[in-house]
Amino acid sequence: MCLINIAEGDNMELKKVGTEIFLLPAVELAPKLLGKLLCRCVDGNIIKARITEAEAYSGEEDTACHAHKGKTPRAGILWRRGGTSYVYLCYGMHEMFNVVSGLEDEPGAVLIRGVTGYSGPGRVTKAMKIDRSLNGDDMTVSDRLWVEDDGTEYKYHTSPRVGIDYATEEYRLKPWRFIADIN
DNA sequence: AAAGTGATCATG
DNA sequence: ATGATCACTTTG
Repeated sequence: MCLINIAEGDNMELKKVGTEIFLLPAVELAPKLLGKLLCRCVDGNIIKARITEAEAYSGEEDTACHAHKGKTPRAGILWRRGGTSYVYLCYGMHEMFNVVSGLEDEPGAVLIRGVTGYSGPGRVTKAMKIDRSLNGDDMTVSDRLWVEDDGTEYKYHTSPRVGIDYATEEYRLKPWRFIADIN
């Protein structure tokens, strides 16, 4: 509906994001993703929307991170190289989309919680038609799912992460939710 | 405030 | 095999 569509021939300079920033630790990657364009191609149609909110999940020691339970079948993806997509089903109905962060064997990911027009991780995936069939895609080479940088940078503020009451207090309180200030 | 929905993981 | 839990959303 209100997704951003960049017309062909637009002179805005777009650059597909390669591996460099994805190799950063999750807590550094998450704010850098704010303002970037999340791009999805389905049935020949390209959908682009700007990322406005993201959360970092970082390392086995982070009790909120799926990597905390070790290399389980689902979470094993988190040990892959940054730029891999991690999509899983939550509450039986919501697909959650994350970008794996860091070097191979440094588990972590950034949950995309909002894009322009859509706030909430379940709404983001619904709007962009992202589901588990994209799990494991390398976003630096995929033609189904990738990230572009047009130079936009947002100021942002932080808060604790949402929906992780099960984590220990130390990690429950980490200000690893990054919210763009759009004025 | 509480249901809805099914995969995932730990337990047995 | 069974059961609790869950990076949520919608409805009342």
